[in-house]
Amino acid sequence: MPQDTKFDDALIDAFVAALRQVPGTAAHLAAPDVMARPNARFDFLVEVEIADKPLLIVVEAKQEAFPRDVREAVWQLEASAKTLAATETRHIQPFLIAEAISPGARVTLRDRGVGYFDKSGSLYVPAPGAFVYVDRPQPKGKRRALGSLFYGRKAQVLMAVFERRAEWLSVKEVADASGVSPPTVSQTLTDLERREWMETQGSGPAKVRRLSDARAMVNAWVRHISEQKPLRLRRYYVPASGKELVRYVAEACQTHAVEYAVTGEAAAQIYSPYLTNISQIICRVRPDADLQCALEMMDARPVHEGWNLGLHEVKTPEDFRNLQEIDQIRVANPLQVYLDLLIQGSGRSKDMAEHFRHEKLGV
DNA sequence: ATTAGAGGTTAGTATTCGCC
DNA sequence: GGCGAATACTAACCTCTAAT
Repeated sequence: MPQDTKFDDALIDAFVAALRQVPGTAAHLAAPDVMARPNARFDFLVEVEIADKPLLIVVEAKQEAFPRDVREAVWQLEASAKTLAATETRHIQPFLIAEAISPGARVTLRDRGVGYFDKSGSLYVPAPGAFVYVDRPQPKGKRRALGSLFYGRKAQVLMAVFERRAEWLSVKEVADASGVSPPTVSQTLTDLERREWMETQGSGPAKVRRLSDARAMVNAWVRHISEQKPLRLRRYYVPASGKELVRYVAEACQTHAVEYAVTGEAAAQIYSPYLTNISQIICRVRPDADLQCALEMMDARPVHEGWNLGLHEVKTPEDFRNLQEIDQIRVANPLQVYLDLLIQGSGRSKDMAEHFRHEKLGV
């Protein structure tokens, strides 16, 4: 049954307009009496003529479409198409339209021969004799929505889940481990499920989940990182080098109770020796008054060129929650280190990142 | 079979953040 | 500095398990 919500109206209008843009095509939303089909559950019917061939498009509308949503929709659509076919002579083409369709969902739809359209203007029409394929990146607003998993609290949840990826975890456990409230954890994990990176067992209070596709999650994170601007670093020169420099920084921070975590190349080096010599170290730090004292203690001078200490300021204390202390040096967790290596973006860091991923993350 | 309690999810709200 | 949007929390609600 068609739902006359404002949201659906705007979306379906945009869809019909997009079809009309295709050369040699006429399209209009079917009249209410045409759409009134008992026993068929769909959102809209669109009557189309492409290259003089009549076509009936059966549409399922969604807000967001991830692979899991798509599979349900495809099942629904195929059932509807079958019902319609009993009384139709025209070719029936199932279609999914949404505000945003994730890349994985698009692949599934193409595989199943289901057409799709989203607000970015992506359009895929697999009808016989009239193949249309326009692929556009996700719309700006929604890209944030889809990518927002990798910001703030949710990112912390992902870190925690990744850290314990072999285990079956409850919401409560993840909340405790990450310092994020149970509702936010719940929402984040549900999101991971929709993307099929997590699997679920049980229900209610007995519900547990496990990261089933860590590789896909990390890949998506990397893709997200590549769209981000490189880290803004405060650069300093400290009169020391190599291991001595790392120790120097660690001591100064420890003395003045500055929260810090070594990341990037120096951290990768600590976890998994790769390069013989690290000339620059990067730390995540909490910017507070004591930081200045710590910098003075290690004789750090702000510089533009020739820096050997880069500071990345992090506001939230929870960011320092799951770091590891190795040899009295606080090191960011491995996933964070990997991501920081990538965001630095230099050729050497990238090589190191791949080595590190293989050796230490194992995904 | 009933109920208490623990945990998960949803809805609404306050705060923060970015942009103009 | 003001506005709007995004974000994460509190509170309320729902679901399931297990104990009596």
